[in-house]
Amino acid sequence: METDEFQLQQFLPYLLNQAAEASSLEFQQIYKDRYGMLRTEWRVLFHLGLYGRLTASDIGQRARMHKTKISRAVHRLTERRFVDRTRNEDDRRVEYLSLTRQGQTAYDDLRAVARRYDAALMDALDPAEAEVLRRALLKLSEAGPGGFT
Amino acid sequence: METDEFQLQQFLPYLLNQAAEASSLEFQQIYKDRYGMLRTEWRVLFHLGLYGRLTASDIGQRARMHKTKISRAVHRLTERRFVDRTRNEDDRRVEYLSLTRQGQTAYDDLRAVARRYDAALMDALDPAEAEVLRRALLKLSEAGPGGFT
DNA sequence: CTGTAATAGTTGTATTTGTAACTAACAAGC
DNA sequence: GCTTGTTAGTTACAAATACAACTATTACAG
Repeated sequence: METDEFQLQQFLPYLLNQAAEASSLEFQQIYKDRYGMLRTEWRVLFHLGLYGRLTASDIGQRARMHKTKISRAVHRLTERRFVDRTRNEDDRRVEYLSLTRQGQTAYDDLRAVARRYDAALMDALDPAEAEVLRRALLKLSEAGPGGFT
Repeated sequence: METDEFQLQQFLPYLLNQAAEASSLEFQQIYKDRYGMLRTEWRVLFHLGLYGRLTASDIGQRARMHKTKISRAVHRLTERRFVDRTRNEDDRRVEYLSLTRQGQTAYDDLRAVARRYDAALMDALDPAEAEVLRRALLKLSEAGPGGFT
């Protein structure tokens, strides 16, 4: 039997995108409804919640997010008083970002939702499977296939 | 030891998005460079290549893509002579879509690239891991966690 | 038939994103 | 000091996306 046929459902980039989209949908709805946040803003919020004070570049590196995306996300988050910016007086190019009390509250709330959400997603998988999945996804996140472009 | 701390790299929607983005990047570059296609257009092309003649709605269902996205993708693909449209005379609302010779050639080329690309991605994983990964991703693609929103 | 609802697909407009160019501040060589 | 280069972050403009409203056609109830 020939398994030569190409299958879209077997093509990893496609599969990953489908799974990512499906699994993000309802969570996205929650942070949008509760706090009017976009995906980029949610990410910035979580990075600050998890790691404390960071600069925009720090977040860019950790989240692999372009600096313009971050700039705009931070702009909206400060506008809505979720984030504070303080300039570093030793190097006036950089700004430290941190959560306001309101930002912290939103983060605490959403982190709790995220935990439950993640658990619910994992329910579809058995534990061993889930473990392998995470490891594989981490590997794939690191870099592309190499040898391409 | 407490494992209560929330980890962004453990949160499935985040992880999936990171992996999806990283693993799509170079492939995206290829269909963009060679054929000037966007992601939506690539998807339509592949659906027609794989399943033959389909309507826009068919593609929408299979790819879980909104009809406006498809409408615009098809528009651009017909403009560039990758796709032909023929109206169904029995129900003049529907249009059948199929690949032109040029579309078929592009599909053949990109399918071959996709095979190699997928293989290269899989090289980062061992075979058992890869198998579990695909199964898990298929499950996750089906639906969200349920019980949310 | 005729009026109402449903379906296929398109178009308009507001948001969001990507890319490149920009400003401001620091660094380093001379 | 003064040029040249680099880094942090912002802004401008073009491209892409989402969402709602739209046209055209068919279905179906009475």
